[in-house]
Amino acid sequence: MGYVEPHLDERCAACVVRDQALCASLADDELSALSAIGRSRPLARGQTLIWAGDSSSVCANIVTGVLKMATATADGREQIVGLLFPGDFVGQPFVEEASLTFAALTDASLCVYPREGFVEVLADYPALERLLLQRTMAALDDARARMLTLGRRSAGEKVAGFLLELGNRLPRRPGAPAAAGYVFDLPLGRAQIADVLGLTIETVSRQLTLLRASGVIALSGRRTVAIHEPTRLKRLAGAAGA
Amino acid sequence: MGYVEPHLDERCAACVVRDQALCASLADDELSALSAIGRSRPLARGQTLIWAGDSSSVCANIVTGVLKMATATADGREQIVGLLFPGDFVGQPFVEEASLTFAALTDASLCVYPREGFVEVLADYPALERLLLQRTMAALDDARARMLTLGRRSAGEKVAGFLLELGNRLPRRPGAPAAAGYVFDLPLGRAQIADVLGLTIETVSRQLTLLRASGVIALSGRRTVAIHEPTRLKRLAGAAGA
DNA sequence: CGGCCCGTTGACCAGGTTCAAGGGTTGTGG
DNA sequence: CCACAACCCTTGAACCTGGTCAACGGGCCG
Repeated sequence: MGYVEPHLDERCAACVVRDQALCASLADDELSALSAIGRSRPLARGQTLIWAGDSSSVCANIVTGVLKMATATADGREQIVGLLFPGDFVGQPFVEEASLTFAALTDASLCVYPREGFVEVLADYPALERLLLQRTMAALDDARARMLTLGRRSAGEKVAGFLLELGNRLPRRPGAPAAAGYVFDLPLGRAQIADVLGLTIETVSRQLTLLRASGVIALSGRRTVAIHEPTRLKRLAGAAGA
Repeated sequence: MGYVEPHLDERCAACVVRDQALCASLADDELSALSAIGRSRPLARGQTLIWAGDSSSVCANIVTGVLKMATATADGREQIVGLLFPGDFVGQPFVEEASLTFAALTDASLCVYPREGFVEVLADYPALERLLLQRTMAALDDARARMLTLGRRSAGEKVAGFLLELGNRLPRRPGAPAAAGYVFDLPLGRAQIADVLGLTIETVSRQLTLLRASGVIALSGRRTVAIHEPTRLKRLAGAAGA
């Protein structure tokens, strides 16, 4: 949108996720096909990239930040069906009308491609398509694991597992003493955690204060979590979350 | 397992799902690469093709019958994460150790490929890989829709939506009067329906008798369902299941 | 025909939701 | 730098959906 790129190869050369994102499947000199149709785009916390129901016109790689994927029932109940981190692929390349809403949970930067152009490039680079297939299958396994959580785990297990999962995928909070265990900042508020786990905001809050009261974790501010007893937390999660 | 094929091309020529399964992406003369490594295999109701935790050594296409995909928690609670119908692809080609159990809900026949061989053929036929990618993405959309159901819908909505979904994918019961509405046989028992929907067997049973009592459906025998008022059923499902 | 399994129904219980009110944090403007 | 307002989170109490435990009945198969 009136955003002018400095120079394409420059952007890729400096890219933080050059070899975590799908781009990792392409040699330096093959990257031009992708970068030719890509534009970098910032996305502020709270902004939506794609609305469910709109024509899904773009795909993207995440460079920095965290996004959510969400659906909702006709009467407005929301379910977050996945979180996306740097290096993850965003969008539904083969779908005309998006079935999911993609929005930023933190300030983020993306590398965005027009959907149709992306599909064409895909056809020209088998390694790219192969990697996307593998990632998609991994995403499917992840979705199915989450179905188990939604359908069969208790509120306590859900929250414990969620904290472990985030702790593994998120960078440690800068400047936290190592002895405090895993310390990180939640990219989601309580309401969004509830939407991930199929609970209400109150239940999430209560489970967190239970965990804090039992000394397994510590909470400071609204968003900072320290996992003091990972072993106990794993037991509470039903040995699921990591 | 000591099972001798009559003649490869013969098998494909007579195949009921020749152009619903992945094979649809291949021309007649390309099929040989797949059929060369494939073996047809019957699977009796209740039999398991792949156990979660075992090395996942095969993939398959379903020719006839219905399979389930399931996971379980460490302490044995089960969640069925998907049903598979004729033409659907079975297995986790890029995974060494299966994370799901695949088992037959009805007598079934499959076309089975060794996992590694299948991956190799995939690399040689771009159209095959492309179609598998599209199917996998569709499966992902399906899984995410089901996450919404598991996380955010009530027992009544779950059961109503489930019946609608089955009604759309299952053949009508042979010899049923058209005036009776959609009539079909459930391929699952109550316990398995409960495992699909994240409920208990008792809740499923109660919801079904509620639907019957209100005249929306009729039940006869243990497995036959007739949908008498599809419109009302859709409203009860939250306009989700079809 | 008889036994077994599966499904149904009932009574009770509990986890989680709902409704409501009361603090803390955060970010903003003076 | 502090004060203030908005928002988010926490906590409490009552309610309700769905789970649990238990007994019964009916269909299906041998």
